[in-house]
Formats: sequence, structure tokens, C-alpha cells
Amino acid sequence: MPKQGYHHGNLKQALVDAALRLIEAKGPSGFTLSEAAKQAGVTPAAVYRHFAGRDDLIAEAARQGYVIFADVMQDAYDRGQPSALASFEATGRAYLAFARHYPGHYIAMFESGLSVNRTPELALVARRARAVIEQAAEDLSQHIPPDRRPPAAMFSAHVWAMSHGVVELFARNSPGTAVPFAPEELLETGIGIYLRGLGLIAPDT
Amino acid sequence: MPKQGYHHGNLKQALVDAALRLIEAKGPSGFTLSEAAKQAGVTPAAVYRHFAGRDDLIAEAARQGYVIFADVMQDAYDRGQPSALASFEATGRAYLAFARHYPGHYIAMFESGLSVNRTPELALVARRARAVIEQAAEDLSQHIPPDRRPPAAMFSAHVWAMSHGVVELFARNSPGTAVPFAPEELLETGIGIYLRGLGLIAPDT
DNA sequence: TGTACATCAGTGAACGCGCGTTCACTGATGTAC
DNA sequence: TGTACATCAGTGAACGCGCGTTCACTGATGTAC
Repeated sequence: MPKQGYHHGNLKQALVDAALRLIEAKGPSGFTLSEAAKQAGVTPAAVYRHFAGRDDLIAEAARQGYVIFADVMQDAYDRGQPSALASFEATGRAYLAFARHYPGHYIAMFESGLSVNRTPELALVARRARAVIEQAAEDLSQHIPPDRRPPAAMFSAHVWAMSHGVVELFARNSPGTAVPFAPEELLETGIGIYLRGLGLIAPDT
Repeated sequence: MPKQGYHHGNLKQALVDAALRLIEAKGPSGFTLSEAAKQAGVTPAAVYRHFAGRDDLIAEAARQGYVIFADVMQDAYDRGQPSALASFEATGRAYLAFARHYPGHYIAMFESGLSVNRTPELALVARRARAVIEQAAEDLSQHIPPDRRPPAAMFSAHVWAMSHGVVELFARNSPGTAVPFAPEELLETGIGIYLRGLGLIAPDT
């Protein structure tokens, strides 16, 4: 590790961490390069030793988020195996857990207006995350009679949409909507009803 | 109408319209008071004749959005009557249609970080919009056996979350996720499966 | 072990910019007589 | 109809601010001899 014991030690990661903290606290537009540099105890100009500029810093934060996200999803999937249903439900829960535990990353990834196609590297890791969700959906779809089986990509999209919606509307305080349900409970019941609609779990459980 | 034929005629609304256009084009943080004034053909200082400041302008744009939103939802509900199911499905479709036809309003309402409790007036009209959705859910819940009937507020939250998720993830181009389904189709099928899960529509339709 | 040198992470000053906001003003419109 | 006046929507100049970015520099670290 050649970057040990230099002037700062590990400024690059310190900047990413500061950026994540700022994004979490003040939203994607509240983040500024200067403030991140300040929090890392460094001059704004120092940032340019490690990043091409402001957008590049956000992109790196998002990239790290996608890596964690993909790992977390994969882990949930694996732990649900060999049951397709358990894997599928676990990925749904993991989605929400990720949003709660890594709000800075989540915002950088999904609310910063950042395009996933910004760099090939970013696109790649985002694709890996999506692949896990779609694999879980694909596995599960095998349990539906082929003639009335919706495309796996479709119901992975449904679950993703509901998860994302729950996060945006109810796991943040933004629109001031105080619904008397915990986000976890909402997502759990929502996906439960949805899966029942697919005939994948018993109708009177 | 005393504000007709003045210097500008109807600057206040012109500013709101400009703000909506900017928000739609460049996101909630891309909007600036100065640019909105410029687009309305007016000096930035003129804005202060009609608004307390930048945030007040956004709040007014959001307020107008909630008014339209509530009207549109109410309309959909009414046209679905007397069928509880038709009303419910219509409000779901209306949600997506609103997001598509009034993207500026939608963003100002749900993505600008604006709190609905900013002013009593805003809170009031937002509550009216929510009341329609919850009424539709309440009607529908009457058709579920009471002993296994989930709270109406819960499944209105489910449908709202899925609608919002579809809008955010698939009705915009942001995350570069090119799913081979139209947002309308995704929402339609998603809600269909969900309602089947509630036992509200036949399992093999 | 000690000295000379190369590297390069971080500095500090400066830049041009657009922002939101203020202020005294101006001049078109509406109103009183 | 015509004149004097009041109103007040919009002007234009100015402000202080923080932003992202640049540049020549400095000085701590690592390396060659």
C-alpha cells in the first residue's frame, strides 16, 4: 500500500466519506466540493490530486455504493438459497436495509441525477447489482405455470419499484407524510400481497 | 381582475410557469430565481413583488401542483364510481398520468425536498390529495372479509409506493435503466397482481 | 549511516461566475376632482 | 374631457457570498548513491 503515511494518509477515501456525510445530511445539491475538502481538513485544491472535479467525486461515492449494494444483495440471495422464495424476499428486505444503513450512498446512487452510464466502471457494477435482483426473480418465476408466467424482468421491476417507493415516501421524512406504519412493515406486507397475487404463496397465510 | 394590463400583466403566474419549466428541464437544484425572472422577461428584483424569495416561489409551484393533483385524482375516482375497484384502479393510473403530464409540478412536489408542512395552505391541499387515495382504498377494503382486511391506509400506501417507484425509476431516464416495459404497463400489471393478492380480482383473469 | 536529489500530495492566493437579496428610483396605470 | 396626484409593479445598480477551478509554489516523504 504505497499511499500509507503520506501527508494525509488516505485523502481520497476521506473525501469520499466526507462527501457521503454531506449528501446524507444536506441532500445531493447540498454537497459541495469545498465543504467536503474542509471536512477532510484539506484545501479545495487538494481534491484535484484525486478527482477530476466535483462530479467525479460524487460518481466515486456512487460507485462504492453500488459495490456495497451488489454485495449486500448477493449475500441476501445466497442466504435465502436454495429456496427461491426465501431468496427473493431476502433481497427485498436487503434493499430497504441498504437504504437505511447507507443513506449517503443511496442518495448518491438514486437521487443525485447521476447517470449510471457515466463511466464504464460504474455501469458495470450497477449491472451486477441488478443482475442479482433479476436472478432472484428468474428463479422464482420457475414456480409459476409457464402459460401465465409474467417475464421475470417485469416482476423484479415491480418489487424494485415498490421498494424504492417505500424508501422515498416513507423511510425519509421529506414529504411530511406520517403514515402509521414502519417502512419495513409496509414493504414486507406489500411484497407479501404481491407474491400472493402471483400465486406463489398460499392465499390464506 | 385588478392585475390585468399592468406592466407585465400577470407576472406572478409567469414566474411560476418559468420555474416549472426550469425544474422540469434541469431538476430541482437547477432552478434559480434569477433564471426564472429572466425567462419571464423581468429583473430578479421584480420577483420580490410577488414572492418572499426563492423558496416561496417553489412552494407556490408545488401548491399549484397539489391542487391539480387532487383534482385529477378526484376526477379519476368519480369516473370509476360506483365501482370501488374501478375507482381504485383509475386513481393509480391518474397518478402516473399526472407525473407524466406535469413533470415540473411533480418534481416540485416530491423531489425538491420541500416539506408539505411548510405552510398551512400547502399542508391542506396535500391532505386533500391524499384523502382521495385513501377514500378509494377504504371503499375497496369493504370488499375484503373483515377478519383478514389490512388497514386501508396500508394498501393505499402500497399502491402509492409502487406508483412513485415506477415514476422515479422507469418514467424518467435518470438511472439509465432501460427496462423493456412502458411505465404504464408496469404499473398496470403491478397493481393488477397486487389486487389479485388481496383477493379482489379473480385469480385467473 | 549520511547526504543530494526527485517525487508529488497538499498549499494559498487568485480568478470569474452566478447566486439571492437590498435599495432608492422611475414611470406606467388608475383615480379624484 | 382634462389635469393633478397617488399607487405600486418593475428597474438597475450594488452587495457579499460561496462556488468550482487554475496555478505556481512548498515541503514532507521516499530513493539513489
